[in-house]
Amino acid sequence: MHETPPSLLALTTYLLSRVGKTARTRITERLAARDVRLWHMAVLAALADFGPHAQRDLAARLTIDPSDVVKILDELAAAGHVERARDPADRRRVVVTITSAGRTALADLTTDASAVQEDVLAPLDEEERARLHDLLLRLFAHLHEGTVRER
Amino acid sequence: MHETPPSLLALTTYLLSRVGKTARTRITERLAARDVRLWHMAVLAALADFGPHAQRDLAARLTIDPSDVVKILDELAAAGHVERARDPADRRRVVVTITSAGRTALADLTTDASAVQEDVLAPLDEEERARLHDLLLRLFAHLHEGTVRER
DNA sequence: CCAATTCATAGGTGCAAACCCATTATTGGT
DNA sequence: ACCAATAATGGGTTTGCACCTATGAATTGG
Repeated sequence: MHETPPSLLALTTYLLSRVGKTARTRITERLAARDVRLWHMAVLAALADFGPHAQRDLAARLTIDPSDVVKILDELAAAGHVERARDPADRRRVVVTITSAGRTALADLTTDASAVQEDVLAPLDEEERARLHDLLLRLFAHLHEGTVRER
Repeated sequence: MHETPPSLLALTTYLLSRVGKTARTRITERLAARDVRLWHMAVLAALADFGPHAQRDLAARLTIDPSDVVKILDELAAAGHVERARDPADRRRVVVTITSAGRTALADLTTDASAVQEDVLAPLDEEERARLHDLLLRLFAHLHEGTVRER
């Protein structure tokens, strides 16, 4: 009695946006339980994966406004998850480093994210999940050119 | 120099939310050129697919707040895309019907959406698109139980 | 060595989505 | 005939997100 219109279900982009949105929502909710937003996790991941960054590089990497980076780092620093230090070579810059507490936190967040993922992808078997991941990865690379390392 | 952190790319839900978001953004932009938002299209699609609705049923079908339905219909009616009429059987209800102008508009919107889809899915061939669609449809059905007709 | 540029920071703006509440008209049950 | 529930509507709130501007400190290029 309240099915979604077939005209919409026929659009892959509609499905993408709906499914993507609820995925995002669920992760967000989960992270909120730890007083963390998606950007916090993204920053921690960037620092863990690529090492210390100047704030301006973090902004560039994550395609986020530099002034917003400041706010996120304020919170991460307050939680003891990152450390800020003036770059002695260029004292305008602030080099941000993830702390070991930050790495622990990131691991927890990743665990949470995986749990959510388990829920979201429940109906798919392993092979299908792999296929979906591959397809999405290619779309992501296409849509955000330059933000994915090409092999 | 500004690649996305692999830790994030490894999460299917992350890809889902990012790709979904840009898909949504692009459709939204395209529709905005016609002074239309996604909900307008969804309402038109529901009316075209399932026939006239009482407003309350529209709200239930689209999982949207009834008071927001009012606002959307105000705009659709102003554009001549829908007609409102008191239900003689129950004069509390207002039955909403799509007009022929509305159907034409919906066709245009669908064309727009398909064009966007062509862009977004560009890197995939026909078979891959079909597979992606199928996977997403199953996820959608799982996440929004009761909103998809089971075959 | 001065001027233009860069970086971090603080503060504020605009927008859209999703809710929430109160009011009015109408109905159905008893 | 009355009362509780339901429909549409108008109005407003909140929240998250992206974006923009100004300022001070530091650097670099000509």
